[in-house]
Amino acid sequence: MRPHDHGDCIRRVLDEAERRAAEDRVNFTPVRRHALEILLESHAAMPAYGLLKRLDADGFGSQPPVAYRALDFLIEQGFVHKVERLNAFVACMYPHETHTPAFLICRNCRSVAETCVAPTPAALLREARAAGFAIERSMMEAEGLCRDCAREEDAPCD
Amino acid sequence: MRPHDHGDCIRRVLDEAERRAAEDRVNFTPVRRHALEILLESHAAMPAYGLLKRLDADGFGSQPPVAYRALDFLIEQGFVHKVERLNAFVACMYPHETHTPAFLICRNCRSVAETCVAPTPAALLREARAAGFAIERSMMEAEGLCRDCAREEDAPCD
DNA sequence: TTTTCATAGGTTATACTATAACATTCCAGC
DNA sequence: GCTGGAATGTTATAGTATAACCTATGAAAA
Repeated sequence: MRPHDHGDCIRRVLDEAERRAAEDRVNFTPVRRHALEILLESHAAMPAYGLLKRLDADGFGSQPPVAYRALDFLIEQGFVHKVERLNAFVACMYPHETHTPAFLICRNCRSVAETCVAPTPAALLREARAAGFAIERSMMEAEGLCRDCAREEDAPCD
Repeated sequence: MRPHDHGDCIRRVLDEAERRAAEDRVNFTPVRRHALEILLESHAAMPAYGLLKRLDADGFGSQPPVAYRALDFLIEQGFVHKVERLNAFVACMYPHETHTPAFLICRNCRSVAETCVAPTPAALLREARAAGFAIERSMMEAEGLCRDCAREEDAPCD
C-alpha cells in the first residue's frame, strides 16, 4: 500500500456512499454506516466475525446476522466487496463507478489493494460469448507479495 | 456446457494426470485418484463435504481431513481448482498446461465452465507492476447464465 | 384514522466449511 | 534392523454463513 492520507480516503468514500444512498433512496441506517466505517479503517480485509465483534463492542448486537445483513446491504450497494480468497471483506475504493473488482492480495500481511481494471477483461468476454454464457458479474483476485513485504523478504536479516 | 463425449473427457484428463504424477514422482494414491475420478464425473463444482460423502461411501473414510488432504494434493498438482465463489471444487480441464483458471459459473445450474485465457490479464499485470506487487497466482470468476439456462429463462412457459 | 404492507432489526438455532493436533502405518534407504 | 519421511487414521475444534421466526417502525392505501 502506498503512503496516503487515510483520513481523506475514509471521508471521500463515506461521503460518496452517503450521496449515492440518498440518490438511490436506500436506507443507510446506523448499523450499515458503522459497518462501512469499520471496514474503512484499514485496507486489510476483515472477516465477517471480526466485523461482528467490532459492531458488538459498539452496541449494535452480537449475533451473526447483524454483520451479514450489514454486509449484504453494503455489497449490494457496491460499497463493499467480498474477497473470496480470504472469506473477508473490504470497503470499495471506487464507489463512484460500477466496476469489476480486481484485488492484489498480499499473502504475507493480508493487505488488499483494489485496482482499477476494465469491467471484464476482453479475453474472458470473448470466451463467454463463444460459450453462449451471459456474464452478470465477474471478479479477479491475485495473490502475491506487496511492495513492503517483498522488501522484507529481501532483507538479509530476515 | 456444450454437448461432448464425457467419457473421453474423463479418460483424457485422468491419463494426463497419471502421466504427470509419474513424471513428477508424486504419489498418486488410491484415495487421491478416486477423488479426482469423482470430481471428473460432472462439470459442476462439488463441495468438499460432497466429495467426502462419496469417498466415504466408497470406503475411504468419513472424516473431513480425508477429503481436504486429497483436495490439497490435487490442487497442488494442478489437477483440481477451487471455485472460490462457491467454496467448491472442479477437476481441471487443462491439466497439461500451467494457467490461471477462469470460470464461468452458472447461477442457475451451478455448472462451471473452465475457459482458457492468458495466464494473467495484461491490465492486471500492469496495475500490479505499478503498485510494486509481485503476482504469484491469480484467478478470475464470472457469474451469470449458461447457454442452457438462458434458454429456459426465455421460455414462455417458465 | 385504521389498516396494510414492506423494510429493518432482534434472536435462536443450525448448517456448512476448514484446520489443528496427535497417533499410526508403511515403505525407502542407510 | 533402524530411521525418517510421507500418507493416512482419528478426535476435536475453529471459522463461515444462513434459516426461520418474531418484533418494531413507518409510509402508503383504504
